[in-house]
Amino acid sequence: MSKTGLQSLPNLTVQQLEYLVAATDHSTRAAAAASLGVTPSALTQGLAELERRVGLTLFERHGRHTQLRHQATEVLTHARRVVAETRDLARWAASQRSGSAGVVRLGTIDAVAVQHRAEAIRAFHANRPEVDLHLTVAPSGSLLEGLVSGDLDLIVCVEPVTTPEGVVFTPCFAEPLHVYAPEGELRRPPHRWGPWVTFPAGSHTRAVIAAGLARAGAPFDVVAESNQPEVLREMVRLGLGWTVLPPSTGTMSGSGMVTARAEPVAHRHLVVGRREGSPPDPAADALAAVLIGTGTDR
Amino acid sequence: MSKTGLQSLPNLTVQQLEYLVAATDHSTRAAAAASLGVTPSALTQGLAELERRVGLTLFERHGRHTQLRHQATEVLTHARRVVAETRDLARWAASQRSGSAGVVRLGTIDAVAVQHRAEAIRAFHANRPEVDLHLTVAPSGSLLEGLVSGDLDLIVCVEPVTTPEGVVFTPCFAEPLHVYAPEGELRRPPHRWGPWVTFPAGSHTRAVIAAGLARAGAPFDVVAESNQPEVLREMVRLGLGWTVLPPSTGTMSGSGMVTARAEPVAHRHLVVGRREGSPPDPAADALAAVLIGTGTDR
DNA sequence: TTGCTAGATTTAGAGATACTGAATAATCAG
DNA sequence: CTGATTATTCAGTATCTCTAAATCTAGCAA
Repeated sequence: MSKTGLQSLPNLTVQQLEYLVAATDHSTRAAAAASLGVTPSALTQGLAELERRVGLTLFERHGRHTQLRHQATEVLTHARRVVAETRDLARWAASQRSGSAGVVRLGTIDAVAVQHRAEAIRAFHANRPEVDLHLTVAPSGSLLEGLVSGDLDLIVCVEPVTTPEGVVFTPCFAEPLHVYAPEGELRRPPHRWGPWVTFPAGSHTRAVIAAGLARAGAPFDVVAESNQPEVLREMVRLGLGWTVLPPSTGTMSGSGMVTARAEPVAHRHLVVGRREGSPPDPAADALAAVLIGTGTDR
Repeated sequence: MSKTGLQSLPNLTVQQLEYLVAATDHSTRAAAAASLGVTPSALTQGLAELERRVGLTLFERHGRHTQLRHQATEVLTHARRVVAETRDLARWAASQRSGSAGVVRLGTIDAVAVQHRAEAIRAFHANRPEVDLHLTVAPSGSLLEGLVSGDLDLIVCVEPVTTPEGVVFTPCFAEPLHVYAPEGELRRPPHRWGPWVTFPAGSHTRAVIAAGLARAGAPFDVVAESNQPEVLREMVRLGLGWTVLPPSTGTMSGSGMVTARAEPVAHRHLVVGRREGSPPDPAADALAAVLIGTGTDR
């Protein structure tokens, strides 16, 4: 709730506190003013304003040189502390601005993190040790949710059929999807393909697959589901059904399944997603460039 | 004129940091603005100015309610710290202003601290535990030096013949000075008094004594000196010579010396001294009032 | 769709604030 | 006493920051 303003705080400025520190660190005010790049007049007026706001007389004039009042030491230590903290903050902000530091929360689907962009991510991590990189691997739908909710700054996912509000996508690359049948199954025309083991309902890749199979004239009856390509592959080997997968996921490494056709039945489009109108974030920008392939980091 | 800000600190104001804290502590900006007693417009503009000065975007607009960016937590903790420290400083300054706290460096001659104003000083110390009272006991000359040099805030000393520059005196009380002779010495007319043991050259009291003896027609040849009345008393008892002392310093307690005459030969005037044009210092003012006798502490 | 409401922002102008440069005052050395 | 150095005051301008009113936006209801 509201804290009843006893009396509002004095509106001290960092500059005034800097004046105080400089005035005590130099023997003359002219020197202090010069060190700050202002005229002695500005220093005098600024210190007078500081005294007015604190409500205490801080200086005592002994002839030509004014000296700190005994009371002022308390104010001085406050000033030194705030000035130092502000300097730290300014440095931190500068590093944030330049992208040499910061936090980037990246989300990708498994294939991107493990296969396609593993090297890019590793290189970014190595080249920018000051950037705190958080990586989340999840299905495209979860990534999108995380992006719009603010839990993620940057995602690489499968392009959905409808672009959700508040998100902008940049194309990254396209990945072919091939039809795989259990070993020993005969070549058949598409209308006799299946049944299928594939990604769960809601999966972006599954939507792409469904569209591709429909285009090819194949039915799409699903008998088993999993988000993990490895699990789907095993199911095919066990003869549970057919599947559609990108060739990258080690599908051809072992035996147990064969491609039903040489040409891919569809392509899934991998995209980099950002929040629309998100303020500039140099670290995230750099990572996005690397992921898209336009940026050579460092 | 370009605000070059080259390496110069961002001129953050306490008010802007307050805005940031209030904006994060309230769900809507309208509420935050109300809690600060300003219009929402002022809050918006102030926060925009803060972002500009820090050089980072701190807020992200999600529809109607803006929320803190992940990066802003660092700035927020800075803001909370500075606001809290400034609040502490303001409280401290208020107590300084009211005189309920502070440091007072008091200097007095021995008789004042031990005799005449011992109770007043003790009561002040007891009634104002928050006031840090430093007491220095020294001869009047040293006290004056300490006052003008700024080492002391307030002194009680013997009024000098010439008031030094930059000091203002307030009469406190007058103390009679009596002539004491070694026991057994016969009553004599003043022109045969002495020889004398008294305060060292430069002592204010000695100047008063010298003037008083001259007025009485007595010679003033000094054979021994000490700043300590007790030492002078002992010297008289040993028969080294005569002395002039206030009766307060226990002169009559033991035997060994007698008053040469009933009437005092002079009076020394005790005064309270302050630096001229010194800024208001409530704690010192209160102590001065107590010492003069016009102020009943509390 | 349309309009309505509440919150947030933008805009315009008044008042406060902070700076520069010139004039003034005060101090110290010779 | 004079001159040099330093600090302050003063006047004028530029900037900043506020209020009030207008505008914009999102959420909501008809």
